[in-house]
Amino acid sequence: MAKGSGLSFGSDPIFFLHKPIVINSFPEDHSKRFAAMDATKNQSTTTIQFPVNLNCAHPDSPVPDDEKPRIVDEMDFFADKNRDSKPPTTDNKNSPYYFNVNTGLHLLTANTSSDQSMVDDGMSPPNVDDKRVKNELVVLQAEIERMHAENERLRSMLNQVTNNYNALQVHMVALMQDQKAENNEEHDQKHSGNNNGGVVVPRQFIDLGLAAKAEVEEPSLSSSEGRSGDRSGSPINNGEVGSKELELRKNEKKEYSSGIGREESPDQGSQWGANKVPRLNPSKNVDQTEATMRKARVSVRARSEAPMITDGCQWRKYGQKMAKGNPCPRAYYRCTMAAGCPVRKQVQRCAEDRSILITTYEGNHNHPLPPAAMAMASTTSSAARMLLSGSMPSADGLMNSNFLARTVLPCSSSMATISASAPFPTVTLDLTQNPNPLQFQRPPSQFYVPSPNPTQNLAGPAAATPSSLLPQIFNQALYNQSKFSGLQMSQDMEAAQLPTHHQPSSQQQSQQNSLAETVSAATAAITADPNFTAALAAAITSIIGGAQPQPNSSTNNNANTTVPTTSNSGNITTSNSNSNGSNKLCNSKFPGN
DNA sequence: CGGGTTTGACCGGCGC
DNA sequence: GCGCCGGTCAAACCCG
Repeated sequence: MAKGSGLSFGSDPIFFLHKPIVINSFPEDHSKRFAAMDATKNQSTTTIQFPVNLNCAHPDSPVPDDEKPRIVDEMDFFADKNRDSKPPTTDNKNSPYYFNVNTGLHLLTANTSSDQSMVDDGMSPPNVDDKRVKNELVVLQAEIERMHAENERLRSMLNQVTNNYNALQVHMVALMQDQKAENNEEHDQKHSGNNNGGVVVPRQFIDLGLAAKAEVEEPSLSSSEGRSGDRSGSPINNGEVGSKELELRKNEKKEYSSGIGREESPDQGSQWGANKVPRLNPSKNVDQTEATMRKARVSVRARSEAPMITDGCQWRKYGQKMAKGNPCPRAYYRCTMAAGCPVRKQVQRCAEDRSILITTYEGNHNHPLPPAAMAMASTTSSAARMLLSGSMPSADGLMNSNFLARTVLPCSSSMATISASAPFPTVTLDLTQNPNPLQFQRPPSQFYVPSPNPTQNLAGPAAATPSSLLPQIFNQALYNQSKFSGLQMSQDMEAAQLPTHHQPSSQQQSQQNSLAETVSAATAAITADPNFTAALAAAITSIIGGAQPQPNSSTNNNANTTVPTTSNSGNITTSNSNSNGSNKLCNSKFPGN
């Protein structure tokens, strides 16, 4: 549920009127109106149309069918004046309610039988007309009552949804705070020996993508460590974990010097630095878990002829190398949407099928994202959480991961392969193939999970769906969407990202978060360009509806499903044993071409 | 001229 | 210790 979003793409559970509402304008020729009503209650002469939608909301809404908001030609005219008034009856015909309400239902009001319309008519005997009018009144009053009741019901539904949302939000915040308190407590205990009671917050373990939020929550720590520019003198460095600080400084020296410095986001610097220092936290499971999370990679295989998939982010290439076993060079990109953003990605064409682009994401953004990018981030972080939850070598880990996969990513359309082994656990979303139940056969050491929910599939950059059509569609949609400023979504995203970060194992929050993000992103993407709306909606529907293989889908590599791009180490490898590890350029234009 | 790309050099981890 | 390899740096270059 988008909250306070500047973009109003209909993600709010506000009821929109689907059908145009026709409101009779006053005054009008009552005689004509009567004639029309006598016939079929058809349109009156003058109308004002309000093409609003009364489409409630969410397809997955738990509201029972009989309570789902129907498409009704109703507008709440009772909100202010008549909320507390009783529905009109024949006994209160003279009430203001009865006189003044214009419901757009061609209602007769009490005065109609007495004045000009009847006077001018003269077509029918007064008695007959009176009877008929009274009958009409009874019918219309009943109608009003029904409408009023329904209006109240809708109002109560809205209240209920709002209350649920608020409760959920409070719950999430509470959980976050608990988690945070736990972490702080653990680290306090951990460093209590020589810390003089100072709170040591492991900034380098800020979870994926939470940097921005973390800075908001811990401004003093962030500023003291990040802005000081001299780590040795920062309050954080109290002499504890000396080796860690040494390592951090060591890594800091290697920091990228072109303005994307760590000083603006020390946690990110540490995040990346810590990737190279996996042994710094030998004891705590939490730390290990977080370290795993830091290293978690999400690899997306997508068919694309483009040099790089459009995922809504801005990237700067900082390197290109020949990787062993692949004649196609691997390009290295870092996110440039914000200074210090730790997100990097590698792009490489598949050695076996060069139409497949393999994009490997690492890290999470520390800045607001446009919806399209948020979708991608949501996908990767969801996958990373999944991966993390299954990273333990135990059967429980596998079970947990699989369970999470099924819950967080309930709708299957393409396949995700998780390689949870160290040092770089990677989840591969294979978006190049059709869904196939047979693919659920699990090879040893790997397990398959349904890929993210439909919108998360969509969140995959280019070829995120089983069909060959949808990739281009959605890619275009994402591209279009990427034109939007993401700033206005920042609040939403921060709110949405909140639960995902300190609590990677919370499947409920993952669901909510992913759902909110992806629904928002997909909705935004859909609405961004009307030209793609129909096709995209159809494609989404097909996915949601069961994701049957598309007859005209692109060639697939179902067989390749068991040959994921990730090895146990998580590095991209292939069966090609050709050794080519030099830095020589294969093709300076782009990887794999 | 600023920002992005190219590309050889460099560094650290890892296996032998 | 050495070489391989992945990842990153940074100067040179390109481009709008």
